[in-house]
Amino acid sequence: MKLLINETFNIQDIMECGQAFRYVKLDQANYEIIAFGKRLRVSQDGNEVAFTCTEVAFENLWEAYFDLKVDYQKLQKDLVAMEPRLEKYIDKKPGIRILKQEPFEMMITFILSQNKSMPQIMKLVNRVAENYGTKLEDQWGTYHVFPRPEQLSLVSEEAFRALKVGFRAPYLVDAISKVMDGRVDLEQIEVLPTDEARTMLLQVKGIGRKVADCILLFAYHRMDVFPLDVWMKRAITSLYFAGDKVSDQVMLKKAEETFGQLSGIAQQYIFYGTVEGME
DNA sequence: ATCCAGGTCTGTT
DNA sequence: AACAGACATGGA
Repeated sequence: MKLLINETFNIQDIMECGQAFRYVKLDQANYEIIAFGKRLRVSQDGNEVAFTCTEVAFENLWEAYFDLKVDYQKLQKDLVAMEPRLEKYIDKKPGIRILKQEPFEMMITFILSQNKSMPQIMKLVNRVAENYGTKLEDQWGTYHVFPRPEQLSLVSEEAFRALKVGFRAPYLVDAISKVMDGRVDLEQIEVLPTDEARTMLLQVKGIGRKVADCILLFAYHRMDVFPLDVWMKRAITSLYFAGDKVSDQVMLKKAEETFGQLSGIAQQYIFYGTVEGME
């Protein structure tokens, strides 16, 4: 199906701004995405975006996945009012949207992300999916969906190490076990206040504040979180503390004061506009 | 070869 | 509460 949309949708920027890991770039305006057990192709020609799915599937799934109910023009305007210096980042990449991705996949993905570069994260995530995810077939051939918790619960720490996840192997095992027995309830997190949801995620060995906030932002669409990675630390200290070193707590407080309920998307505009090699 | 990567854990001060 | 190393692996 096709859709007409404004400049707040750019498929290249949406996919490549650092939130998605299971996609294939076919060309600059044509992406293949695996999510929610399906494979979708999206091609964009200016304001016209074509999705290889039915209207029903679009309304049931992809509309929410691409966050199309949210008015990003208003959101951008509100952000600039909060912090005028954000305008240059927004103008650079106005087509970013925060995807609503699967919680379990985001949890595993961001555990794997620590101390890895973007291309390496993608390799690890795809390796996990190709080894343990259900194999399906569609018009373009076979593909692997991201494995469910039950599927990964059968994987040993040694088997994860064989996939070259390194020291993250025991972290994965701990996370999967806690999801399986409900100590981390991914459905309940959906309805918990952000701080309680974060506390639940932090029970997992290998999930710290930054990874927890990435899960909350990219799976649960919690716009009030601000994943504080090395890039954000540089940006915040530069913008607000004249480059001086301050504690994480102080940086997070400043981000919260400045961006409030729009912290998550603010973070993403800054991230994509700041990270080297992400043009 | 050495350093670093969308961090976190485990000690020490 | 703040700081240092360790941690696996691969790419520059």
